[in-house]
Amino acid sequence: MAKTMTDAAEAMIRESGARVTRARVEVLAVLLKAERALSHHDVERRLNRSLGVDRVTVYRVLDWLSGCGLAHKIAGEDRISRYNAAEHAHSRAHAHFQCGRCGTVVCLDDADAPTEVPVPTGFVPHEVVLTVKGLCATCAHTRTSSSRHPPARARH
Amino acid sequence: MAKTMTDAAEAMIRESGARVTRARVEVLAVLLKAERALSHHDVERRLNRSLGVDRVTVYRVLDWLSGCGLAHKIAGEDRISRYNAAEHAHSRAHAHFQCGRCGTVVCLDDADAPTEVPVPTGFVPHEVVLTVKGLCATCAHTRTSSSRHPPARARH
DNA sequence: AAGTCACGTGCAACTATGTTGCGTTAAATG
DNA sequence: CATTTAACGCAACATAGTTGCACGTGACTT
Repeated sequence: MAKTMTDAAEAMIRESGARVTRARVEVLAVLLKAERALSHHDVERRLNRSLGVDRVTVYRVLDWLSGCGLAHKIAGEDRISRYNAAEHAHSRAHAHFQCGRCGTVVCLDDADAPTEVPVPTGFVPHEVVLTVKGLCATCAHTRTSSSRHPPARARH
Repeated sequence: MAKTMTDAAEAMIRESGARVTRARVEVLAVLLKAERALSHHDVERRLNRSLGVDRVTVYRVLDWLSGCGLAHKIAGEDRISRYNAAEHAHSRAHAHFQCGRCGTVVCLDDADAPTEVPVPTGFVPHEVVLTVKGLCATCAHTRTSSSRHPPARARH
């Protein structure tokens, strides 16, 4: 399974025509394995430590992946960017759920956004994203079952 | 005109039941006068300097305004939060345009998001936002008419 | 297989937005 | 006017992300 994802990542990068490096392959593999959007921090934690990939390199790889369309960058309410492997978000008009408490972002595959939206004169639309804000299952549960002062910024 | 907005701001804050302070009135007046969402930086620049309102106070006022519903906070792609006076964004399902180059955010009053979107089990939706990403009129224009290396982070 | 060269990487220092603690000021109330 | 307490100003801090530069390495040529 893990091997497969690494291979898949390598193939995707090779197909893009750019250089195939360990950092790129490993980061993309991490994104492919994830079932939700990952922050830079998440990616770092999930990377095999023995590889010794630098913090900055992870930033640059994530940037490159989103730049060349292999990943999708999502700006969170919490000022943290999260990334999905492009597979999960291929459409030009898709939907996300964002938890307002822990920041978790998941793709909503069943929903889709209107593809045509009227914009002011001169504006050039590229992409339409439908964002549903609220509480994820974990946060909604701990919220109701326990305290009125929730531990903000939990990260599960 | 300016006087009117200040008065309107004062009335809105008074009606909220909280303390009416100069900082709150002035910041809300600035938001009411704006025709697009403003960042903290934008607000500071537009505030009458003679008032001597502190940086941190502006942050706290913006936070308070969005907390009590008098303003609406929008997380930008560029890690900058922008704020609209609530008037402009009253609906629970509304739409924004975000420029991917300069970060400008404007409300799209003509468009609206679907109010009902299917979410995973246990998730609790609060709000739905439709975000159109692309280039604003200014950026789209300078992009086509001039250089291939656009001055990123322009702020107009 | 060795050589070349540009692209990618590691490291350190830096930037910018936003936050916190704490003593002081000033709005609201009587 | 006196009292109370929320809001303010200041300084120091926190954190996500960026930049400059020297060095290493992937891909391509010979």
